[in-house]
Amino acid sequence: MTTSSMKDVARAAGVSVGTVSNVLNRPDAVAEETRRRVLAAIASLGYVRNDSARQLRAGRSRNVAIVVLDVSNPFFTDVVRGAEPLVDSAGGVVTVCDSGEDVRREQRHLEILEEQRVRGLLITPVDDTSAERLERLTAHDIPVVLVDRGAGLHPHCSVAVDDVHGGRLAAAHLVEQGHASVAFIGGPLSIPQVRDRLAGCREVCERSGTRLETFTSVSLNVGGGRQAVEQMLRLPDAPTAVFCANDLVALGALQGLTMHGVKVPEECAIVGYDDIDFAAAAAVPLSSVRQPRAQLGRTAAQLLFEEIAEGKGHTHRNVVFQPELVARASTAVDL
Amino acid sequence: MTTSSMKDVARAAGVSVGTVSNVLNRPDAVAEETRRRVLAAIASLGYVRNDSARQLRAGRSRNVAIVVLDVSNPFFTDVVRGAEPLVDSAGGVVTVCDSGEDVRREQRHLEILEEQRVRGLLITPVDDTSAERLERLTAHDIPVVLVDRGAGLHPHCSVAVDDVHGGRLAAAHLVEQGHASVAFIGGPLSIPQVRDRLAGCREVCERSGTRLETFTSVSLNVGGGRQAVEQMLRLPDAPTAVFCANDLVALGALQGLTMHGVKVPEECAIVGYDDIDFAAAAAVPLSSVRQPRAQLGRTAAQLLFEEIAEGKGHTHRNVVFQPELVARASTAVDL
DNA sequence: ACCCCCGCGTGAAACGATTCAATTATTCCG
DNA sequence: CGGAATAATTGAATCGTTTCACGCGGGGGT
Repeated sequence: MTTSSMKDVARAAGVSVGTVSNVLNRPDAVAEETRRRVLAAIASLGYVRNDSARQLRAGRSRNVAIVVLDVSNPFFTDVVRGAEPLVDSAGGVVTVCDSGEDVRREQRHLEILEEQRVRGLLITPVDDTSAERLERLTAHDIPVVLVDRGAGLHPHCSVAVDDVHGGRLAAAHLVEQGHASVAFIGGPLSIPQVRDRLAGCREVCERSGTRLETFTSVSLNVGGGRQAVEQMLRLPDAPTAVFCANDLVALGALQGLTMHGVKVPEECAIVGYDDIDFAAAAAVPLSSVRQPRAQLGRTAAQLLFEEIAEGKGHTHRNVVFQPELVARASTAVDL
Repeated sequence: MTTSSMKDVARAAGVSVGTVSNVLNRPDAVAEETRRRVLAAIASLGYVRNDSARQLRAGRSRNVAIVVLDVSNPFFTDVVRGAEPLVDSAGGVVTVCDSGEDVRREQRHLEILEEQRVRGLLITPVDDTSAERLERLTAHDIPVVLVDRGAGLHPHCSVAVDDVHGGRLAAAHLVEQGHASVAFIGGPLSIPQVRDRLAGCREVCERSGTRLETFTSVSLNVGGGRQAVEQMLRLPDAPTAVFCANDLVALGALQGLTMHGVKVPEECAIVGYDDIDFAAAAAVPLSSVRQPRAQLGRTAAQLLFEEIAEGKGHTHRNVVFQPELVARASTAVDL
């Protein structure tokens, strides 16, 4: 009634458990007639394999986890969707974990995932402090691939987009349109991506003698953007252009500006980052720095499986993609 | 080096495995000094509990799964975020699965989840045919709570929003604004929510003598909406208002109309469904039927834990929320 | 006739934690 | 000071698989 085990199946089919296991795992090692009987027993008992027992024996699970900064950010769901098919066809299952940009939550997830002996881990770390926690996994033979973050000195494969360059693209675009002062909105600065995008932006601003103000948002989402822009508007001479660390923040900034009657792009231009699908559909279609989202996920999964396959003799690879500026109405100087 | 087990810890600390287990699970049953020694051994060996073994013994895992139709739809991520804190504080972990509106993928997930002996399941079923597959889980003592779907005759708790009424609200709003013909865009019709929203819409249209055309989209996303609207525009006298089965479709419809130079709302009004955050931020802010997304998730998790706690003597509850129309520019007749 | 191999099956030993009855050491009380 | 209650620890059984060395009977080759 409740749950039946292999033993029950074996009894019902009049064979040993070893044979039942064989029916499930190497069907051709067992005679036609026997197999039939066993399968019938399985069906009639409603037997379902117990994965815990399997995993215990195997020493590891078939799950691959992906830890993202924010599941409700379409950027990350696109990355996940990029990775899924690969994991899937490798017979794995994807577990999505949301760290919510919070180191403690990230840490908790890592602990649980390690207890679960996941087969591998794709992660966008919250922080630079995540590194040592990740090495612990690596030391325990759980391959880790960094997503949207270069590996630097750390012993992992990684898939990243050149964020410094992305920052440059955004800033250059704004400077080119004649803006004499630019605001950067994003935060917290502990997030590496934010720092890099800012760095690229700063580089261009300094070189071109453009004033740069930075406004730190609490979080990389719509609320954060709205709030930071409020702060900006309190300034006597607010910048005429903002570069936001991601599209959610940009959308929030757009809302904030509109609420205060500031016209976009006429009185204030906006560039976002990620080019999520919603960016193009926004009230004022957003210019944005595009990242190959799905490909990021796909490649990450690929690197993970390579590492799994190659085992000990594996050398880490760090793949870097180049971002691309997509100009839309939110920075259109004419029309 | 690789992975150490309780036995290793026990040896290192000079105690039995039973004691190590006690240190982990009922610390006060073990003497101060011993505990210290064991903890030291754990730390120095880098010991990590093996969850498979735990689960095997316990007979079930501590994971709660949630199966959604589309992870990249913010509606669902909001539902997930609503459920997460509760599961979390109950010591569980959430596994998010994406069925992609596909029965076979859903089925695959269910099989895997059952093998994993998840503690419980929140699911938005793809289809009416999902029902019997779900009863299998219930029969195996895995509580199931239906999300965004009434339970009807099925032996589950459920959390739903009155979709028929939502359909009525949308249609009534459009009719009230004087539209003489309305298009419904959504699909596939095998998805119950789509059918219900259409039913409510149809009811109001018939009562008010409004012409109703329905356009079936392949999928409930932006692409589906864009495509369906193309089809609509080929009609000699296309409707002057569309009601979309969700906001993604509505956003797609908006894009499609704009691309064909149809002005929204002047030449064609749009009402969406879900009121995701992006709806308000769209090129033309979308009128939409709001659902209490986070609360849906929260309540679902609550029901699940009630069922787990009450065990055999549990009676199923079916909670229904009422949707609410949010009118924005996409249906604004004046201004 | 002998041996070996092959195809099918068997049974028991892992895997790593939890649990509980049994054991030993300690303290308390009359 | 004996005996009982209390505290701390042990060891073995158990969960459900997978795996592997081994048995057994029947051909085929020489």
